[in-house]
Amino acid sequence: MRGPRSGIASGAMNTPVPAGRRREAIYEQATTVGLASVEELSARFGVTPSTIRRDLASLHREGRLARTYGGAIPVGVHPETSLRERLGRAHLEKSAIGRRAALLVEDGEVLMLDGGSTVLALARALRNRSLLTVVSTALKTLETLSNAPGITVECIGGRLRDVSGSMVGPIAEAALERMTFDRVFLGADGVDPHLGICEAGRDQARLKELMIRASGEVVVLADSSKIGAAPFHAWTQLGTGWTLVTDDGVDEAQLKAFREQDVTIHIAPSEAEAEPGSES
Amino acid sequence: MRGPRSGIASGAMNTPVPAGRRREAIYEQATTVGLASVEELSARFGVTPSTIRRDLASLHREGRLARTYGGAIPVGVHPETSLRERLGRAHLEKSAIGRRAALLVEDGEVLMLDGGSTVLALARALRNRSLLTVVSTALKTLETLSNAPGITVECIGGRLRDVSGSMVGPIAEAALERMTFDRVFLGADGVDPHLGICEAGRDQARLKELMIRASGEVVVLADSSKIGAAPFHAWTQLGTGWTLVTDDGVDEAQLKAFREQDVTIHIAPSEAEAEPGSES
DNA sequence: ACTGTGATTGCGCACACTACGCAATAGACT
DNA sequence: AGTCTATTGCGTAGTGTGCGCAATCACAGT
Repeated sequence: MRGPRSGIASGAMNTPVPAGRRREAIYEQATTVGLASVEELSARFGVTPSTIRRDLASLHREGRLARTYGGAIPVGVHPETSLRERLGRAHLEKSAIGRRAALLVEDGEVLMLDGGSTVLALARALRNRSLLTVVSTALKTLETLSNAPGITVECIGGRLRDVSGSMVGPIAEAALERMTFDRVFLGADGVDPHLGICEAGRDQARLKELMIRASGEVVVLADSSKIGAAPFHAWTQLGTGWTLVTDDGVDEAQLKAFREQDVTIHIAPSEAEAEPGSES
Repeated sequence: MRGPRSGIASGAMNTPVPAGRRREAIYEQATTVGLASVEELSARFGVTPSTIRRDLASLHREGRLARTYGGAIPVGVHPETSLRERLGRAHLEKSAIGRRAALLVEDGEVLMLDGGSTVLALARALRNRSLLTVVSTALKTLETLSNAPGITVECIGGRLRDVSGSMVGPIAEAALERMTFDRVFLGADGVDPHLGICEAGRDQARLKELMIRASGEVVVLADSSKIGAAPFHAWTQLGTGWTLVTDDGVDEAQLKAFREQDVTIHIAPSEAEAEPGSES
């Protein structure tokens, strides 16, 4: 038939694609219509499915598209950021913590959900609840709850920190100053019984402070690796009388130190290996 | 008289059977770690790949997961049927309009981006720009620009309308009252040379009004199907002296009516031949 | 002007994944 | 108990995928 470089197909309506631009067009289509099939793309550009497959593989390698059986779809937002590592790291513990924390929430409450992957796990656990109002600073949390039928979702606004996908800054602070919550759920990069919770930036720490001030109850979600850790130096004081939800990887001495500060502790059961049908 | 095994609980299709729990666990894993392979799931639950495939197909039918070649991934942002239709409907025109509108933006500007799929196309076209500050009410727009290196992204806050993924309400209005922009880009469900732009809800219309008041220049993005349309009854007055970016499907009589109102009109070329791409 | 080098594309083949149908099993209601 | 339904495992046919190979075009150096 035709030689390998003759890309001219039927009729006048075709696109002389300089290779790389075709990939951009494929990416464009996938992200706009939400789907792109090999067959359809092959017909549209007048190239063989093999070439389309190569393009898709290239786009997939760059992490810009996700490969499906007959084509490709746009990938979420964060599949390979630093957030993904943190997500995959201890996701079982985080899920368990999220489920446990969801038990603290009663219908009709107005909640503040901080950023962080553990708090995101709580958001997932809340999706089927009803009559809740959830306010958050985290893009991913808003997204997760945006189509939950029984939940009113509000966003606090502010400047978007691209690494964490959460909002900080004066807009956020101004909005917080005119709201109150039944409960706030805070994430943390480190938790200390005396110092409180540790965060990467001063502005985030300040925001947490405002959240605490506006909330009736303070709940900190942190897996056991965060207990006693201090990776950064911006701290938010919690005082006494707050609640900690964590997994069962914390030793008793540490727990005792928290209890002495009048901290209520909930341990999320780890059902990692207790899945049904484990026998082969 | 309960049904055999299906409709037990009210509302939520809860599944007390091991099969249902397995599907939930699969969904859980896919959404937390971001990926789930047939092989791995098969090993984890001690069932055959066939069963896992059926689970994945079921989850895919419900729109909760996206199927990939060897497994499944979480679906990005739930593409609502309404939004998805609108996205797929005239995506070529919308992309062209977005690219054309991006030419109006100069480095260093502070922009306000409204909701809607056409404005989202502009956001995509702005991703590679630098020194921009973009403020938006639309979740999808924030998400699109959140990892763009040269762009500072700010969110306006407010109550999240789940259908459109944009924020409205008093928080949004309060935040808007203390900001100004070089330019605002507005979407619309209908555009009229005298009435202005048409929106589904009164609160959205009010928000647009505030955006306009805070902006030096007003640009409306609307594909030709929106020109002269009036699907709803909440209008935002634009007065004279604004800019319309649309595609080449508008007839001259309509364009004339806009020009008489001192509207600057930019027609996006139907075929996209744009920037030089040096892609390997 | 010619030619060497690299990039891109089409094609064929072996393999993996998928879809579908059939039969066996377990649980629940009459 | 009896029966019905959902669920599961397995086999087969079909389709998509990855990879190597050869042909062609673009570009640059001598």
